[in-house]
Amino acid sequence: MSIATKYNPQETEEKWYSYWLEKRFFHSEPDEREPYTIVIPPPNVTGVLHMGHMLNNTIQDVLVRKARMQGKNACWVPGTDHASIATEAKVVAMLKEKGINKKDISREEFLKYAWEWKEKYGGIILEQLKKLGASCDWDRTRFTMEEDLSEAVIDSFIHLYKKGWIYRGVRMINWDPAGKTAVSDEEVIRKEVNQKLYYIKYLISGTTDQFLTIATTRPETIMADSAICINPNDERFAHLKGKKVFVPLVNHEIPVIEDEYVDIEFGTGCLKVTPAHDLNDYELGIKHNLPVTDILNDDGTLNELAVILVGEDRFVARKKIAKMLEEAGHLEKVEDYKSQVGFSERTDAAIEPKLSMQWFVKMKEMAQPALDDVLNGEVNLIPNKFENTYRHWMENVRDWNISRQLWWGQRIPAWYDDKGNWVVAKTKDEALEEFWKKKNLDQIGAETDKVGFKHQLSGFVKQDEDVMDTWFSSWLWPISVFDGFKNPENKDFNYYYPTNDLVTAPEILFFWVARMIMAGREFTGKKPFTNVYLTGIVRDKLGRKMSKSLGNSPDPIGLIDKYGADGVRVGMLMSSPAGNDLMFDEAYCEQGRNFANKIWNAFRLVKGWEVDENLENANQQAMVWFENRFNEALTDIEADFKQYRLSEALTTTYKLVWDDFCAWYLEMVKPAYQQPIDAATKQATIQYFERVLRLLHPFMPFLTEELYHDELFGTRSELDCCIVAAYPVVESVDAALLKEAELIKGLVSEIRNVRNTRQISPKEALPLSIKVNSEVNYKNWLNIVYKLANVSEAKLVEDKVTGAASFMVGKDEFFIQLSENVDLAAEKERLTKELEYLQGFLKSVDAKLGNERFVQNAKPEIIANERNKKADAESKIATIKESLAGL
RNA sequence: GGAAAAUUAGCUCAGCUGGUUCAGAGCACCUCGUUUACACCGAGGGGGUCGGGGGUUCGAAUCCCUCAUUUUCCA
Repeated sequence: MSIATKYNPQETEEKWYSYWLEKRFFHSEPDEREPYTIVIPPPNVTGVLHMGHMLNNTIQDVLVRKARMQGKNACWVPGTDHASIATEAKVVAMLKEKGINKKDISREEFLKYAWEWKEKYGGIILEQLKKLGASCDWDRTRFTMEEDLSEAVIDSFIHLYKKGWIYRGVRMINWDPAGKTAVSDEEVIRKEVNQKLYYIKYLISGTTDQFLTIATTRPETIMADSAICINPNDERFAHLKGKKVFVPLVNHEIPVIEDEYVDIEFGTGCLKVTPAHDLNDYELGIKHNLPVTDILNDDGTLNELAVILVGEDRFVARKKIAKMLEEAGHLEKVEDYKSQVGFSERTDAAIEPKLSMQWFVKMKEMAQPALDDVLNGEVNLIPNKFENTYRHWMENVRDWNISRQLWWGQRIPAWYDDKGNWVVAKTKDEALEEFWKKKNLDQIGAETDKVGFKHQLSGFVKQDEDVMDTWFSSWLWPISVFDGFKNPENKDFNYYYPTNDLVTAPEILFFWVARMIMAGREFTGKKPFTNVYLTGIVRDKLGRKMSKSLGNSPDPIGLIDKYGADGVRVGMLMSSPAGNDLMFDEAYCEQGRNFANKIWNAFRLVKGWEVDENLENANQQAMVWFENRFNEALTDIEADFKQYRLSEALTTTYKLVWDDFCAWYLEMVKPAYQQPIDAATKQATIQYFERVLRLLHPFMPFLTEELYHDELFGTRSELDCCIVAAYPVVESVDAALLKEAELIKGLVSEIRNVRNTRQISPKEALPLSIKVNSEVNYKNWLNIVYKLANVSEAKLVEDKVTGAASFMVGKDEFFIQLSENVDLAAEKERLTKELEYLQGFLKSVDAKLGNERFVQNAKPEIIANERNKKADAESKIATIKESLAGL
């Protein structure tokens, strides 16, 4: 045979992907068909493909391909997000290599470099997705920083501002001193850290030898202390009321204040209050009207206000000040202490609470409809266990800080004059107009005055330096990729939006999913999607999260090279039920590859069959059986898909193909070695094979497309491709026939077993006698039994055959006459064992039926079933007793 | 500290409305097999008192309580 015995994915993948692209199968335009839309969770433009993407995008591709084959107008929109912090960091690093410092160049120059970087290195990940077979509509590729999408971001800012849902305020924010930007609460990762608790003595004013002691983890911030706080109910410190104390080393005098906020039990019961560097202290400060001293620079070093250790990094300063305090006699003791510290998701720097003027989005109003959507089932979270977390977050949602102190991103459309007044406007010109309106609230100025005013002000007006959080772009993604912002009546938007399914990781349920629903409701009045499939996290087989630092993540492209894209896709889906983490093991990909090879070889078999037109169809029963079996499996597969149980759907498909089609059906019909086959059987088999290919295509697009085009299936027109072939549709299922087939399979297994336990060669044909006690029509199946179990003859008998190996399948008895004598003792033992088991079984059934309460309470069909069990067991017991007597 | 989820074979997981589709699948393991599509294969097999303990029920892997362990989210 000319075809290789092993499937070689490399040879087909590139070829078919190009062909699909060339014939524009991925491209979608609105038409009269039902749309099926997915927008990709836009990967970070700096990103490279990792295992999480592989899983996520395999799932999306399976859904899209299936929808496409089912006649829907499938549209999968790809793209990337601009990833402010990550990209800016990359660009800064690149500039540094060139010897350029960001500080030394203008915003415009920097952005020019950033775009260059993006064009050159950005979006590698999209190319990698092609290797996986992702059938995205690449013509629709979007990027969150492109003009239209940026405009949507600006417009939505202005919209919300006008509504009063965006405001500017001084807040304690999460400051990332490495990225030199604020980050949102969701971008802070809390970790338990071993720290030290420093006990520091403050001299009480008016004394020379009386001290109070506070406990702090951050001694380097004492210079920013505004007060010491005690609990008014704490009798230990009654004498301190109204006193003042001196901050050690710098000798600032600060008051002792009282507030029940202080936990008497914790530390010493005295709390140092540092409003600029702690959120709770800040609130205390407001309540007690304390001054705010910020002693830290943006990069985490101490500034002049600290007086001492100016210019030192906060962590260096901590060590140094501890020493200084000790030398000065102000350090009472140091204890080990564990506490939670926040770290920046992007830079891993310890987050510094910092007071800052920032822009915020009010969340409460928008959260409500988005919460309702999920609670009343407008939007389904899959699996629905995430509804709880979603609700909890939405009910306790905090305002969203969207300012980022970066250049790469959409600049906040706020404008300031030289006196600190500000307006929100899309362009500078509009800003000047706003300033004019503001100035002339109660008097209508002359047009000439206005021109002069604007001209004069123009030189002073400056736009806000900050850009918006990248998520403030992403939350518009399902709307903006279809230009639903600028042009809400456009054809695409009306057709594709709301989208159908979103596939993403639970980690960004709040970052992104919740906010998309909010944006959908606020800006379009509609939900952005109906189903949210939340994938698990891909872990290594030890259960650890895959990470660069652990080096435990395989290279996805390497995996594809090794196992083929189809193999990897199957491997990824094999054990990843929705929402469950996936313990990844290359063995899964190996299994996927083996599966591809199995199909390949089944194909080789069928392809090699020579037809003899004179032969009669000897396989009618096998054909009928397989058709029913196929439809039965397809019913399950469709049910699994409906519930988004993709791994189950794949498993069912896998078993149908490997077990039922290859191991049973093909074995049933295949002719003896080098013998021809009849035309009807070959024709039917080809047809089944094609149906199997269609069924498999969403999971294994490359292999199925390759085989689909073989001449075995006839000539194909240019556009007759598996990718757009009709997905099989469920036809009728004859349950009785399938049940009979299961008995026949059982029979075959038993015969093989007789052979195996007695070490009889498979080559030796055995004579079979059947004593039928049931309704099964064995005549229909005998040909199959002959073939699969290598039976020389099969006859129906009225009486038990003595001296033969015997067994039961269902109610019927089978005997195999062996050349050697049967081991009577062994046979007796086997039968006795079975008898004991059946008697025990019967006893338990009798116990149930004898229980009045069971008979009263159980459903009638359950009782009927128990009676059947009883009758079956009784007849079997009788048969076995007879056999034993006959030995 | 608060909340949620999980715990079933050596591993990864199914098991829906409590009841013969109830203890199951795939890997792994053991035995046999090179025979003819495939050793990336075929035939057969062993292996679990369903985390522990209580309860509800005629009946519990399944429902409830409790404890233990693990994970995640929130502070």
